[in-house]
Parts: sequence; C-alpha cells; structure tokens
Amino acid sequence: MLVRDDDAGRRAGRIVEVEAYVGESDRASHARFGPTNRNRVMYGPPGIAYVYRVYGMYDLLNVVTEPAGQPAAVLIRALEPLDGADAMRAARSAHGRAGAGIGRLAANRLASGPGLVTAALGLDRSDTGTDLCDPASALRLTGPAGSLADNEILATPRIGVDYAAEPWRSVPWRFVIAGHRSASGSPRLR
DNA sequence: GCAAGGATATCG
DNA sequence: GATATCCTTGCA
Repeated sequence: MLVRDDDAGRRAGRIVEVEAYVGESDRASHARFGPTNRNRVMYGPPGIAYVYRVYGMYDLLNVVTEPAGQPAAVLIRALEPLDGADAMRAARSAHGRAGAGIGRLAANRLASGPGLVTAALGLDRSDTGTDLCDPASALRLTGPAGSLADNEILATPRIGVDYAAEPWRSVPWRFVIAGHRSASGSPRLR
C-alpha cells in the first residue's frame, strides 16, 4: 500500500500494477546510459523514491529496489484508491492535463496509470529522495496488505518501451493483479 | 490516430 | 547550444 499525507489529508491506495527496471544492461531503463544527473538516486540505497518527468507533462513514481551501486527500480503504474478519493479527484482536477474531464470518472479509475498516480497523490520531481520505508515520511509504503497466488498475477511486456532492443522490449516485467478494475490501459492488458 | 509539452541525453 | 526522443494521456 502507498500512503500520502499532506495538506489535502490522507490519501492511500493499493498498488495493483508495477514494472521492473533492472540495471544498466536493461536497455529500457534510465540507467542504460550509466549514472546521470537525472537517475542519480537509482544508484543510491533502496526504498527511496525516484520521480521523473516524461512527455513534458507527467511525473512518474518509482521505488529504488537494489543496494547502492545497483541501479534498479520499480515503476508504480496504478493504484486502487482506498482512502482520500475525494482529495485524489481534486488533485487531478488541478493538474492541467490529467485533470481533463474527470467529473464522472469512477473512483476506482482515479489512479489508473503511472502519470495519474502522481497526479492523484499530488507528487512531482521534488519528491525524489523521499525514504518510502520511513513511517514518518509524508509519502511511504506500508504493508504487505496480503499475499497473492501466482495465478492472480498477470505478467506482460512493459508499456511504452518499443525503443528498447530485444529482449528488453518484450521481457514480461510488467506485473498486474489480473483483471483488476484499477489497472491501467485497455481491458486487454489486464 | 494524434497533439500537447518540456526535460534529457547526445552530438557538434 | 541545437535537436531528436521520451517508462503518457485524453480527445478527435
């Protein structure tokens, strides 16, 4: 579970979709060019937030996962809103692009995409460096909320990495709770 | 199917 | 310093 505390109150959601990016050899990872100013935090200790911007308008949240010197991270692609759905809706409304026409959007779809997770929680690149394992952090991970059987987890190729060479383009490193309403994309990808 | 939008990495 | 590209989304 991912928890966010700020002026807007408490927002929390169950992580229902993630992608793994592993090491400099992963041609789809930001670490593929080695250490840069942007990906520096990936080379630090695990449990730290890495938030970067794509397409000029969306900030995406990742969790650094391996020991210092090993650049790996998990991209948080979707949440099932559990707490503070109203605050999530308000935050998205205030977000230029992700705020378009969400008036009638179902509550379970408020964070159904990597750019929408950060928009719903009010996160941006300044949240990079947050210790997600510190119970005192305004943004943190808690749990586990329970276990899942293998057949409840669907593994697919990662999204939006067509630029990468094989096998990185198609390794099944996107993991989603099978059939979950709050997962991103079309039903076919769930 | 495509535009919006700006930072990033690379090249000169 | 210029330019091609990008871990996306909503609307035509």
